[in-house]
Amino acid sequence: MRKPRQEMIAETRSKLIAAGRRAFGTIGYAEASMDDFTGEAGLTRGALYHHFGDKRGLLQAVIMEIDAEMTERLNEVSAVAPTRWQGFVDECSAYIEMALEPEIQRIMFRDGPAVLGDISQWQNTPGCIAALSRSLDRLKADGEIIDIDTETAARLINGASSHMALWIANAENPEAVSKRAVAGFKAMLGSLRRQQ
Amino acid sequence: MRKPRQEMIAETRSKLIAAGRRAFGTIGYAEASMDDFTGEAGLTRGALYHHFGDKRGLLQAVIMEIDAEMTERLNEVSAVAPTRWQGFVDECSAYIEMALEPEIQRIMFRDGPAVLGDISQWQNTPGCIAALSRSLDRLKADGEIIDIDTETAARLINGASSHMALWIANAENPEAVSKRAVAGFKAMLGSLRRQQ
DNA sequence: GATAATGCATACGCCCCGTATGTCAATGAA
DNA sequence: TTCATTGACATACGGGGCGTATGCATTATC
Repeated sequence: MRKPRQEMIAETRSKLIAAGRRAFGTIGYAEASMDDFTGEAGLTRGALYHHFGDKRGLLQAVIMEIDAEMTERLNEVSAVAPTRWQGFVDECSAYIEMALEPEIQRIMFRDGPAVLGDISQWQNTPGCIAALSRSLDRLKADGEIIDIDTETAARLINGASSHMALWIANAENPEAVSKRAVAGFKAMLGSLRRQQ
Repeated sequence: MRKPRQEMIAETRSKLIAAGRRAFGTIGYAEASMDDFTGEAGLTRGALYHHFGDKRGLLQAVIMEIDAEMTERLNEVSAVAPTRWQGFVDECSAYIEMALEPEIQRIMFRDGPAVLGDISQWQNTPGCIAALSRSLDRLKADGEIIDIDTETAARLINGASSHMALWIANAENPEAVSKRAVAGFKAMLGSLRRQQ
């Protein structure tokens, strides 16, 4: 036991985040009992209150973790695209696909905003919106898209994507709806492109 | 006292809906104690459970009431517009403005979806989306907009609008953000119009 | 090595919810 | 009219989750 303490503390924090994330992502924030999921992590509510203040504080930490992962994924997608425009479209598609994942949908698009208010303007705009914004900035500098405020456009796309994802995920036949949704979404994206 | 009973019952129902609506719209669904707001209406939780099954049932009733009001308002807006395109743009603007009202924002865009899941595909799509959809159908028939699935477009606009509203409402300086948001939103709408 | 401080668990009380039960008025049939 | 039944609503009870206060052990500080 050479380097405990700091390490043990970090471990406790990450255990709590992982346990909360699993509970929030499956049964949802409101149904998740702090006693239950801290117990599953081998801890108690005492540790949670100590590290995160309350249940909302833990949700915030969970969201920041997921947001970082989403940002990373978006950056990877745009990095491998042959053109910037293609990279942007790929990014948007990836965003919708992520929004279809139950954990992300539940935490980032349902419970998160409901419990914490508008997540998207915490710090200095979270990563995944900033990523879209940056892509739009580059496209605008290249003269590839119409004249539009890029942060606004990023938020429009963000809002549209998440609603598309909700629509698809809750549809009776998700595949059919997905086709319609993605086609319509790409049509909207295409209309942002400068006709050339 | 000639026609009580049915009338008293309806009155109880509407009292509960009004009380719940006020509580949900101000302090929010999760914070609203059923004992409190039924008490303010001169009733008890017994009446609520009898009429609506549970707290979620009441929320559902509240949402249906608000949705009907929103639909009515959208129809009025588009009815008085000089052209169909203008009517559509006005409808979208009205939609954003409604989404800025605290009660609507809280109940329809925050707590509603979080508690009940995707509201927009309950029955046969609620009124306010159907209203947008109808406007788009007419525009498409007139050849005024690009070829796009109208329900998808309505949902895209719906999602974009509500996120714009959230962005504005939670911004540090709502007026400035509102200008950017509305300008960007109209640019997006304009890009849906067939260039003529 | 004594003391302070930190990480975390335990203990307590409150409030809120769901259900089971009770009550009373209105209705309908004899 | 009377009486039984149903429905509208209140009351009563129990459980569970949350927040806070408190306790305890281990580590940092001197």
